[in-house]
Amino acid sequence: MNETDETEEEGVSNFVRDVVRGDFSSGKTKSVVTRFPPEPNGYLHIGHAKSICLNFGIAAEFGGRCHLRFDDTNPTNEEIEYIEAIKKDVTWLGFDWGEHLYFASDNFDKLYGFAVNLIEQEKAYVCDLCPDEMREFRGTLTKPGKDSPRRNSPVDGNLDLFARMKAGEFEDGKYVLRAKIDMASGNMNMRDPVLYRILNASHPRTGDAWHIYPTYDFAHGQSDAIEGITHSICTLEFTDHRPLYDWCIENLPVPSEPHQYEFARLNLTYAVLSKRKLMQLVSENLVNGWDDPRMPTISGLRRRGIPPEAIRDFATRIGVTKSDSTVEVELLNHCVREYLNKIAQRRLGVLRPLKVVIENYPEGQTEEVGAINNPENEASGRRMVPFSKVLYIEQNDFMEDPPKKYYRLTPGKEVRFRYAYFITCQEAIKDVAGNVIELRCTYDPETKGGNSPDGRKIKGTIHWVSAEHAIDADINMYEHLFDHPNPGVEGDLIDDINPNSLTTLTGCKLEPSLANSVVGEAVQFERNGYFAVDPSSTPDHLIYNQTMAMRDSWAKIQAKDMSAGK
RNA sequence: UGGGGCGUAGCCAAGUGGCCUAAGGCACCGCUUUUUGGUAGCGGCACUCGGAAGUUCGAAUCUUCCCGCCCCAGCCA
Repeated sequence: MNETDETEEEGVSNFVRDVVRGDFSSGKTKSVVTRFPPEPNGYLHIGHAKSICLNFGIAAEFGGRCHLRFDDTNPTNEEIEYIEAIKKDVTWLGFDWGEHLYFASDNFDKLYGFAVNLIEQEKAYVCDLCPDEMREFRGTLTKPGKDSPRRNSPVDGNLDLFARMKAGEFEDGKYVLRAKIDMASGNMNMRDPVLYRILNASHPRTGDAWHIYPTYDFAHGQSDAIEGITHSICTLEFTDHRPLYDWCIENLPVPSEPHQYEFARLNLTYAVLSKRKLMQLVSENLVNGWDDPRMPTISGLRRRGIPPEAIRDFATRIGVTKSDSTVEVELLNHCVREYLNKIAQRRLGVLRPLKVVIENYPEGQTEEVGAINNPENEASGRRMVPFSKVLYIEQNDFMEDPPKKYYRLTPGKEVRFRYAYFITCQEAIKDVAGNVIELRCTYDPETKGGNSPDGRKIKGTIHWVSAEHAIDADINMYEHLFDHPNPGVEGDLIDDINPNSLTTLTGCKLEPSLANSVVGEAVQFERNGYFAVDPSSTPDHLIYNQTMAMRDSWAKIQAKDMSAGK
């Protein structure tokens, strides 16, 4: 990241930054330590990216550090596959946890000791209420709960039972360790929350060593304390857990005193950002895996060709507050286009080919025309592109009966073939069904390079590819996965899936220089958008994903004319 | 109806009693430049800060009441 970027980011204020700055100036903090704590039960999505950028960003800005900690306290839905995927995603986003990779499971012994300590203080007890009874005893939002019959059982018995829970003497759910706090609290989390439960399950990291596992509430704050986290930043739904977080820290001999701060999670229009729903899309094969380019997962965005720089920029632009918000995808799109415009190499590629024959161009002749690689960056230079008698242009760059203000190819009209010549359409050849299948055109040899010596102005410039030299590719074109801005609000999520979210174009024609493209590298097909080679692509069978279309004001004009009654 | 959080333009979001007759970005609408109908540039887009009272010389910022939205009754995180 360069200096400009840093200043820009520092210019964006947010309340978490203010808190940290305040803690520094008051002397409360000497150094800042944050952490990104995913549970390895799924893939990371752009909402996680917001948290990652915040946590690593705060640490970097104040000269501290940020840990990557896996919150692996529930072995029933956690897998090594997810751990590896998450590490890859965080790294790809551009962040480095250095030596500080941790797992809540690293602390299982200490956590067990803390639990014993709490029992000894008579602040925790083993409870034998079954889930249904527990729910009943907990009371409701408006009615206080009732004490568990075992709430005041003696320390020795609790110690013994807890040890036997650990030893694996009981089946799942038989007993539970609860904190003794306040069954009448208005905050449900304080009504003697469960600290440990019996789970005779194999853990991805600790195997069969444990039969009891700490809950999030018991593991998180203590893990923070053990790691020396100063600012434990989480999302709003944990606000109600903060009193419990603080209660644990106050009542346990922990090595440090972390504090929890909450911010609003990200919501995006036309997308779904919950692991449960993303999991559903994957398991019901509604998409092609977690890294489907239509997915808002980090891996999906990566496969789509969206660069980490754009995601980071997006994260800083949306800000960090406590108010629930839904960001329009257009902002993400803007960040992607803005970045890609600066760095993407320009190429000529025809998505839906229409054959063009230049009648007065010599048979068998090929010439090279010079093309600019990136007008935003002089240093990226030029390349040569072959031009010949038979070419392909975009089907929608020709209209036999054009509307007003259409300045592409049309019978008798002259347009510029980018970097090549002025071309005039003489005739459109149709098949029996009346579809235009070929254009017969002529060129003006005086206009090589795309300018005429007589200075006549040409409004339309279109792109093309030489048929003889073109390479073929399949291109995946994407639309929003959902056609409703808030998928699932009006019923079943599945009903809001956009049936046109993926269209695969085959037989696309690309300029030959694209033959040796690298997976993931962003390219702009002029006038069409940004594209990236899919990981499944091979030299014999090129496959591109459309990352993002260009902004298209012509499409807008047309749409407006349409709705205006034509 | 218990507890907690939040309400500044279509969407994010600055702002923490006077330099606010309210930043910035996205979106949108014009115009200019342009061998990408892209980019870039220029201009427009909240007399008003959920509402109402009040405090004050002065309020989006303080007080009170009201309204609305979100979260919590997993041995998930």
